[in-house]
Amino acid sequence: MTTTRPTRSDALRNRDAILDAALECLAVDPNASMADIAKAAGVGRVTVYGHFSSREQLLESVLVRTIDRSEAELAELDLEGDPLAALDRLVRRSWRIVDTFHRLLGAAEESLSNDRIIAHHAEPMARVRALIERGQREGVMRRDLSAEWLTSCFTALLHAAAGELRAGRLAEADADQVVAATVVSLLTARVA
Amino acid sequence: MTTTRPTRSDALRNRDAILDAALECLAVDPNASMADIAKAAGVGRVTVYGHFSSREQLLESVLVRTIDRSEAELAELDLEGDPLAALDRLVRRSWRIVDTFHRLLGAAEESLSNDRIIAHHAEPMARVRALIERGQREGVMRRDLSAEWLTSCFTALLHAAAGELRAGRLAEADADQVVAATVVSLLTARVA
DNA sequence: AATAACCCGTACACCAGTGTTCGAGATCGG
DNA sequence: CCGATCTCGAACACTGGTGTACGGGTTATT
Repeated sequence: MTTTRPTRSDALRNRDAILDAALECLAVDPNASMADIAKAAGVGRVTVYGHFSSREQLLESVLVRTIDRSEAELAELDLEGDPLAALDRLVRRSWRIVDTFHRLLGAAEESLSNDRIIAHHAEPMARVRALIERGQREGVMRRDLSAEWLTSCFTALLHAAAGELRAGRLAEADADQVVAATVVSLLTARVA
Repeated sequence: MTTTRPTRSDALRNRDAILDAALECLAVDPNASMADIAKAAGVGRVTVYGHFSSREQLLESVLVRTIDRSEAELAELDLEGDPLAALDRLVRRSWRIVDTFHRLLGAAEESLSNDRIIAHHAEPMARVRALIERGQREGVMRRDLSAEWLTSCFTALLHAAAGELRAGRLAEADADQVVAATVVSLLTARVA
């Protein structure tokens, strides 16, 4: 009884399938039920509760996994050097994941006690804002609007792009280029 | 029995109070319950059902009233002449109401059978898009991005402004100026 | 002042989602 | 192949929201 068997492989596979399904379902409909998620994962509803004790904990697990992935994705990103080039890299690399994370957060909204999640929501935004402030100081980004507001515009445009992509009004191939061009041009615009 | 009394005045007042409360509640929380709305209106829950046979119909009534108000607000607006000046006028006049309407729509989402609502959702967007296309033709607005995408950016920025205002990160006094400047500069930006 | 219209609270039936329990059966791992 | 682990469906209690019914009390209108 001192030694315990390792978790069975099919259980691990199911756990992953549930997380995948949850991510997909919640991105479409923030109120997707446990039954919906279970069905999408090809698993019985009870099995879901076998892996996650509650809806809230499932949400949290999905969020944590998404955070981990996004950190891995962004870790290697270099934000030094020319602020505009850095912004371009940042946008292209992060706009999709930022949007899915945002949608997940919207789904969680009324629960959310995990500090790590809250922290890792604010942190990337702070990074963007710092980059914008640097761009302003170095004179390559506009100063007539506050860095705070410009940061908000930044995210708004990312989400708009993701929405247009989902709606099929923006072609997959163009998306990166379009969103980057839009954001950069907004931040460098000179008032007439 | 042929002549019927006119609706009592207090009933009309209550009906209005309910619509006001619904608008306010749903703007904050799209899932606000009938009980929440009734309480906010200072009225019993049953009274609400006396005026609106179902939640869905209440939603619809709120939407219709909002549409009427926004039409009245925008009717006198002149979109002719210099496209940039017209855009500036349009933004300043409409961004608040566009946002509340959008939030109401989000609350309704799963119901919505009324054609008039759907129509009056698409129509203002079409007007914006037409204005942008004219601006592009006349050479005062950028052509490197599609009018469709720029329209989407337009709305995204309006909603961002409304959100920042709600969050207290944007001062009431600055808001009009900021959102107009942002939108206009994005649409007139020249690619480097 | 009379009366119809309205408000209110309580109570109820109903539905959908959550989370739990149970036992039978499938499946992985040693 | 044996056993522990996992899955599954059905059933259940519980919660919160919706919509309805009723009866006593209030208020506007005539």
